[in-house]
Amino acid sequence: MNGKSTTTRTKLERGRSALGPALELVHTGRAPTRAVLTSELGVTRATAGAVAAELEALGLIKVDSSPGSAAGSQGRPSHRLSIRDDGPVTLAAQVHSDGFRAALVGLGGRIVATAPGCVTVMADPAQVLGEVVEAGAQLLRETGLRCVGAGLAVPSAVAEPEGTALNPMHLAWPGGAPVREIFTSRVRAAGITGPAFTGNDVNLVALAEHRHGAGRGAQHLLCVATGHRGVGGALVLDGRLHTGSSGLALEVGHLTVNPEGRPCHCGGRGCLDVETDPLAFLTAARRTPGPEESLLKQAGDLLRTEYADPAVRTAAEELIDRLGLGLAGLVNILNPDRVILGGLHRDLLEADPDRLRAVVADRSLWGRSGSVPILSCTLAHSSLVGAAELAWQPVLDDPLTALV
Amino acid sequence: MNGKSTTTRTKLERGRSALGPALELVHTGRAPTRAVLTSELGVTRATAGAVAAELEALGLIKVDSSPGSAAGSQGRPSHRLSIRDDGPVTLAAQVHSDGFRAALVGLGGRIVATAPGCVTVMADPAQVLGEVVEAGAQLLRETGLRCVGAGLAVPSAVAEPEGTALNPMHLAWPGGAPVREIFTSRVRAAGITGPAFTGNDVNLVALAEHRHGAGRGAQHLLCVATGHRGVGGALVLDGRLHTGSSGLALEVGHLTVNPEGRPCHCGGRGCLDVETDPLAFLTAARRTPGPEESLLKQAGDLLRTEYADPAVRTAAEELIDRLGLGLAGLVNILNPDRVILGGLHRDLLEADPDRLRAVVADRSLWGRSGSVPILSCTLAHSSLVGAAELAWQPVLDDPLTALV
DNA sequence: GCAATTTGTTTAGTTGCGGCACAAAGGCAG
DNA sequence: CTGCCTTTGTGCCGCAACTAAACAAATTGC
Repeated sequence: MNGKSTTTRTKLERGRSALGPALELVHTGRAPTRAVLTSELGVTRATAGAVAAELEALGLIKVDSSPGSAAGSQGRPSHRLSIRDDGPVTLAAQVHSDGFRAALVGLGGRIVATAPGCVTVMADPAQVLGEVVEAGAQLLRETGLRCVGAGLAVPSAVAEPEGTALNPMHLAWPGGAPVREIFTSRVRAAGITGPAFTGNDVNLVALAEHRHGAGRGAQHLLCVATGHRGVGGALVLDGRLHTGSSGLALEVGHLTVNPEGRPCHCGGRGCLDVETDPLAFLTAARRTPGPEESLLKQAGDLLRTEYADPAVRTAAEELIDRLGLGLAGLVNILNPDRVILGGLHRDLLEADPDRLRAVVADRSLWGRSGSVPILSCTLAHSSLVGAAELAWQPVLDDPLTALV
Repeated sequence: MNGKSTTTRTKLERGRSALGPALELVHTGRAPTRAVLTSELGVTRATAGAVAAELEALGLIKVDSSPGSAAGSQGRPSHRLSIRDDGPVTLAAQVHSDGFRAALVGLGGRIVATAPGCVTVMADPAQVLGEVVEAGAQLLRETGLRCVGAGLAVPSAVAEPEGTALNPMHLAWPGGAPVREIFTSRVRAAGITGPAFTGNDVNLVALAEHRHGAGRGAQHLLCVATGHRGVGGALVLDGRLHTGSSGLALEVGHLTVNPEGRPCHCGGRGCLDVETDPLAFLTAARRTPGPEESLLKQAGDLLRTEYADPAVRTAAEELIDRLGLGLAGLVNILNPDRVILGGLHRDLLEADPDRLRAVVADRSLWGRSGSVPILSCTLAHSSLVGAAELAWQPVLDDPLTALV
């Protein structure tokens, strides 16, 4: 401690306090014009103008005066706000059992560039993460864009604050692997600037859908999704991921949804995990499951193309009923104002939306909470976009500090 | 709209922005001195001094300079901060199946005066609330204290934003009774100033315990408690009650904890509600249940005095195992950093804490979340204190506005 | 009694933002 | 085309809440 510059600058570093909220409004598409920004922020036009000018000076947004055709209202047309195409990006990475992938993602959730990635995942997390980061670094070199951070989505619960992957069983990775530490060191080694983050994939899907997809505007968003095996959940509260006190919240796979069901490795019977995932569906429909990394596709294709087959239909209805029971339990506990489904659960919803909604309404305690909207996830690469959101968060919280 | 005074005063009305946080720190006992207040608020000594002086000028706190014996540290002793004994109070009211009660509660959760209340609850909510408010108004007349608001705890889920009691079945009240509206109008009719609030009793227990009891300092506090019948839950996140999007969160009574258990009115079997409440305990211990309004006391007494009886012990262990299963499910979903138990669950915890903790650790997914501390509720009249917290909240958020 | 330490107080300066007045840019009616 | 109305953007003033820095006060330890 030199005793001089430690306590100084607290206010200077904070910068204009409305800057972060303003950027978030543009980022999520809720502030198309400066006039809307003014009312959404609850500040005067003068302040909103200054904030927009500052975000423009930072190279994050564009302020287009007189874009020609405005809305039909009278009065002076408002300046339009939009994310700059050539602004900074974040590096987003994703690891699943069917491969890994890297992309550059700009503000607004726009995927600027994607690397082809790999379809096999090695057993050594350091090697996998090294390759995926290198793919992202290559994209950065090709595009010459500025990178302000990196985010990684993994199909495992991530314990906080350590950043270890607790159950990456579908990756053949060792349990408890320090994925955040590995990812961070690989990002540093690749010469990429900015902080690095790691999160559970379903959490990041929920975050992405909340900001840019089917979850926009929800205050209490519950997301439930399958991968190839197992079920994950996530909750976004007031725009922030709720990960619990140690990152393990919304581990919903072991809710009991079938008292007479098959045993689960958790010690119980009939858990959501083993009753509503793609393997459960294929088994119930009496099909031969293919390799693990294609279970989701196999189950989804079966559901979409052979729903007329009685065995398929019966299996689907069975899973829908079980899923509905699980969702009803979660609705009773969390009381969300919107539920979105991904993976096979999304396909089940679309196969028979009325049945699923009826089960949830019937088994959640009161009609009011039973009438919670249940929707499909809509984004194409939501876990990549969600990983990018992690990296964008410091910028959204305080653009001045995050961008130096 | 007169077009003149609508948008003005937004900043003036806000007042000194650190005032609310400072009062909350004193209120919850986390700022015993001005020096601590300075560091907790993260402001300069000058600001903390001004804030403390302003709270003193508002008549809320005392600033005692030189209280004689300070702590052993060297340097100039810091001024002590404390809640004023003769400061304003809130009116707290509570309705349970075994009676209702009114009290005056000061800052810091101190119960200033209590009205004896009544042990029978009539079927007409308007009449009950009228009587309990009148009892509180009488206390106010006797003490001459200033009242800044009123809060009511009811043993029912309270739907938001309507403020209706959805399932006050143990009160013989009609479902959907507009309790907030009735309570507010009775408070107004009694000439009591300030806003009126209504909440679920377990929620308010959790809030009170978080601020003044066993939940202090927890960031993610889960509270589970029984009354005479049924089980309720509550979650306090970052100091605020999580009531979900429509007030119905943490309706935990219908988690499945015994697949072969008795049928529940919800349509399932073996729900937490019917497997771990006082009636379930008395039945399992082969005792004759007394009248509904004494079930909790009967079960608690039995558990504490006759634990040596094999039937009692077996019943207790059965309930502990079921409760542990339910808690494990909640821990998996919510990942709290502390769990507190009330009602019979508290007694069960104290009868065999190791057994309960072992079940939760065993059935929650990872050791880390399994090691969540499970504690007993400690406050004497926590639902009254919690109801008072509701009424204090506007003052804690912005003392200047709330106190005019 | 004197230094060291910690806390309280005063003063000056910075700053984010509201309030206000005015300018700008469109629609609408004649 | 020309006013008039409506809505939005901008410059200027001032306030209020804070920080920073210097000084004063109260205690411990030597």
